[in-house]
Amino acid sequence: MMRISMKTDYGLIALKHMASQQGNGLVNAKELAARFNLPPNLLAKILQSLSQSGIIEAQKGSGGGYRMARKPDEVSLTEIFESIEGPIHMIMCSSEGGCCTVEDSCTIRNGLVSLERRFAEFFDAITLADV
Amino acid sequence: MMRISMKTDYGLIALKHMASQQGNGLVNAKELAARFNLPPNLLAKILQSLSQSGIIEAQKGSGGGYRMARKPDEVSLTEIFESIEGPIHMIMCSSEGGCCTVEDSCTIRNGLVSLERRFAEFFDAITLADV
DNA sequence: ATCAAATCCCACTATTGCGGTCCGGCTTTT
DNA sequence: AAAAGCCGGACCGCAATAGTGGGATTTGAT
Repeated sequence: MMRISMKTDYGLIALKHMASQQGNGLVNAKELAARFNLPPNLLAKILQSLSQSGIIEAQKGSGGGYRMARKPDEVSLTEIFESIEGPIHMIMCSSEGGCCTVEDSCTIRNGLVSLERRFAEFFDAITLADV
Repeated sequence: MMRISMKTDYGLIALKHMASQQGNGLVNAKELAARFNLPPNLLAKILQSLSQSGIIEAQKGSGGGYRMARKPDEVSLTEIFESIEGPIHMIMCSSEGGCCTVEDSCTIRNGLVSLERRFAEFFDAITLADV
């Protein structure tokens, strides 16, 4: 169905909130989950992913939390998606190896690969600030 | 992961083949499946979907098969996707009713709805002939 | 008229991915 | 030392997807 996953949805909500109180405010996961009524454990994992990607940064220990690592207009949707959902691939064939059963008789690969490129450019051009 | 499903993949392969021998050639499902090494029953179902949407037309009975109902440059990717995978919705909230648990506190809906519109325009602009 | 070929339609199974939870370990602050 | 928070993996249930099967119906050919 080609839709954004709920995890990404939650991630965007959290990111928007952090971006709004930009500057210095640390926000911890539990607080964030309570504020928007999101499943706490799940949100925690999402924030960890975003932290690993360098989109947000974590302050460990008591009194810690998360804050934006970059400005909202410096974070593309592609980065957010790939951070939470893994690499974006419209087609399974794009990664070599297994591919599909069609293999060499697959007549549409070339077309899809170029489509995927245009698709990636589409999301690269959109930043968090646009949402 | 935001990927095209295998069914859509198979559908595109079949469509491309039909478009290539455009004009009159009827192609039946079994033959097509054998040629590209696809699961026959599944491909049959996909072709049925495409037929119902008016993208291809079916000739029933002995010696029957499928052929393009329109020219390749008159079929958008959106049509093909929605025919095979159902309505495209990047976000679950877009359809009223259930929505998410966040509901009124959902701060990103507006941004996502407009994103979805741009997304739809992206696929509307691409036709089968482009692939 | 009858038979065979082929589409069509509905129901069924199985596997994968996703939403969500839980727990133990590590780090920092108080 | 203890509490608060992040980190990381293991785990489960449900829903969607991939794929199968059989029967009904339509059509063309003999």
